[in-house]
Amino acid sequence: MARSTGRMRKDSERGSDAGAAERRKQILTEAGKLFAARGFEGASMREIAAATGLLSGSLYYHFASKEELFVAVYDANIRMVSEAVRKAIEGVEGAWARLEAAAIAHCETLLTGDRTAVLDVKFPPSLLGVRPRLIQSRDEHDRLFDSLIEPLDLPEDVNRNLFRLHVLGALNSAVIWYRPSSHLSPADVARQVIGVLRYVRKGNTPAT
Amino acid sequence: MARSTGRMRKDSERGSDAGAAERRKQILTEAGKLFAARGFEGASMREIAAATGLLSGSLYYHFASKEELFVAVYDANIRMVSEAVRKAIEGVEGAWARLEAAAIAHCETLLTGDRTAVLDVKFPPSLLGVRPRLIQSRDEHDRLFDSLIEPLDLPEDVNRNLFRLHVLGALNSAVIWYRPSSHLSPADVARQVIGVLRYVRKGNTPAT
DNA sequence: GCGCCAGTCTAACAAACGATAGGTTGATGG
DNA sequence: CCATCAACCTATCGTTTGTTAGACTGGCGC
Repeated sequence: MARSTGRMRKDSERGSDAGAAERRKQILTEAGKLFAARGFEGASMREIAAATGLLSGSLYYHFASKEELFVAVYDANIRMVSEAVRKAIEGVEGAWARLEAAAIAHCETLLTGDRTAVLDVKFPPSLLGVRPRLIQSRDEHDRLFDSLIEPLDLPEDVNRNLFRLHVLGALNSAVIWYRPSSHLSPADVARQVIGVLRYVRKGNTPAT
Repeated sequence: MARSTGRMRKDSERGSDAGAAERRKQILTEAGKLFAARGFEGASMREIAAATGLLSGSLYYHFASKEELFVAVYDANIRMVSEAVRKAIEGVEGAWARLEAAAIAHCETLLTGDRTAVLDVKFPPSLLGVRPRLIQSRDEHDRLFDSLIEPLDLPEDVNRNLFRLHVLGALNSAVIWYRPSSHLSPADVARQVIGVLRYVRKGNTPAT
């Protein structure tokens, strides 16, 4: 009744109405926030719709189901982080410098704005049907980090696979405790994590 | 009708019936599994009750609400990990050896059995009322690790607070990807994480 | 053997959930 | 000016949610 209806194309993008793909992005953004804050089961379609300025039923015009919406959110978020990382390492020389640049981009994309990403989700059984697709998305990003870790001059006894999990685990854990109010920037967090790991090289010896 | 009713005290602890505090522990165990697998909102009281061999209403004899049950689970889990860590470092000499022993105990308690703990939870707003109590539980365990990190001979530019978050972040992230089927033991994971960080000492210099 | 009480079940409540079917709107292309 | 169609709303379905009130059961003290 008081809400806006129909659509509006060429001009006047202001206001609560938007184009077709525009709305999709809005929904993805708002759903991303809510999924990150409350988890898959915790966030309701009604909440997501309300956050976008819609009613619950209207979501099903853009996404077939809640599962499908989650997959789209997850995929978009991973793609966003991956792209930021790729851009950040462009032209950077030196294996450690490249890993640090990647970590900074990774952290910044995860922690800035209100688009807190959903990377570290332990997928609930309700998402079992789409689990393979979610894991595939994450895998692509993992392979990107693998390619950055491979050229490091790590000691022989260091398992590079576990090393990647170590790095990403430490970085991703920041989404739990990080508050923008702190005097720390997301880049600071990433720099400390990588800065500490820089000590792990062939020339050095571990403490006993 | 076919179910067991009433109680049973002194003898014959076998079967599905149990004493007062016994039941409480059963509920905590099963609820712990389900909360860990599905999150706070994802696990229903009926599921938890069924897993314990009860009906949903009966849970409210032992716990006042779902929130209260979660607090009890979370608290019990943290206390369990903390106690395991305290026992593991008993009599161990050397700052790094103590931290490694702690990390192993931490990982083993988190990853073994079916009692996957709920440590890295980003608390949903539904738990806002009890959030302070949850954070306090976690803080106690954090202080324990602080006391282990303090005596390390870390370089001056290493922030010990971020270092603790780094260590626990890397260790806790294992609950996401770790599968017991792997040839890796929980202790292996902990050893690799600490083994890598052992390179961070005053004598060494970071890679450029 | 009788009453008590811990512990569990039964049955139901209102609220919220994901999802669907069909109506309504307004810009657009002819 | 009319037909079309994307985009949204309305209303509702059946299910599941957390929670409660009250009935029941069986062992224990007296």
